[in-house]
Amino acid sequence: MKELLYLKDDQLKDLIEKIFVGYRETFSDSKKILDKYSIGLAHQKVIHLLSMYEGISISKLLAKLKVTKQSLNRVLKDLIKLEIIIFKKDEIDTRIKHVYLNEKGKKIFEEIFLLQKKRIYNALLDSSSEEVINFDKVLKKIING
Amino acid sequence: MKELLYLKDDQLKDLIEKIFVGYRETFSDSKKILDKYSIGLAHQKVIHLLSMYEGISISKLLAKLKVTKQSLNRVLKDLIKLEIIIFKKDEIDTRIKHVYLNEKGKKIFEEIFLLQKKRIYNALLDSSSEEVINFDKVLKKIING
DNA sequence: ATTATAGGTAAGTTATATTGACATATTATA
DNA sequence: TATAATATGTCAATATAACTTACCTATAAT
Repeated sequence: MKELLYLKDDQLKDLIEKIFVGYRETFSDSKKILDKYSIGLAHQKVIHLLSMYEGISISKLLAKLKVTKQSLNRVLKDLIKLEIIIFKKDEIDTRIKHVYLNEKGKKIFEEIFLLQKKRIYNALLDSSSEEVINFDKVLKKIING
Repeated sequence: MKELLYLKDDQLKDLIEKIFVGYRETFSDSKKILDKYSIGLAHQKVIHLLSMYEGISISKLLAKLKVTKQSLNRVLKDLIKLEIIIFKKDEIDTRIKHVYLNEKGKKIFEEIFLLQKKRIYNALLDSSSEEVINFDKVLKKIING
């Protein structure tokens, strides 16, 4: 049987450290823009998801973020104050609230994303198609644990 | 010129979400053990680094964690109370303090790591050598910005 | 002698999240 | 129709991890 070096504890530890650093750096590049609007990491994540999933419901947002209602509501209230999100009731099931970024919200997202994506963009640009595809594949497997 | 689909904004957004989820899941599997010892994520990170870099100095720990001295000191004090770390002065430059996990500390790390590594281990086991190597390569590029 | 480095500490504050309890409106189901 | 389940909101208290500002000692380097 083949020795799989990357399954050894030292390599796993190394990978775990890299996952931590990769996350931290990916979410810190845009800090200046967040400061400009007096928001933080939690707001950035919500804005990011709203940009990806337009009209997402509260409960789906909660499931993606894995935080409590109370936590999410604090953030949403800040975004309402900033006047960058709007709500629309579901036409069939009026209990459901759909959340959207408005025009101002989309602009602020673009400001944040412009800084944030650079790191990822450059890393992918510097990689082959296969490397990128495999990165995505393994990351998916880690997530789906 | 080739169309690089994965350099488009939608794909970059998707990858950023995955980086976030991958990090969160990787650092949440071991929560039960952390609770058992009444410590948190910040402690887990320090213990992880101490396990990787035996005898690391305070300033190098700070550089790796990118937190303030005050933040790190709170965590180290907890680890001292738990009786799982020891310090040794550098023999040449006595200003420098080297930090080590003691035997109890190493055991607690192994408890944490046993749960934490499963997710990564299984993902890598389910991947080809090339996929794993490419995952690591791209992650490195993301980190080195 | 002066400056730089390594580390520590105190007080106050902020960001993000939690638990637990309770409330309302709406929809689904027995 | 009565009851249960779902989607959402809110209050109060607490926890965790971080921050800023400021100041301190000890040691090493210039």
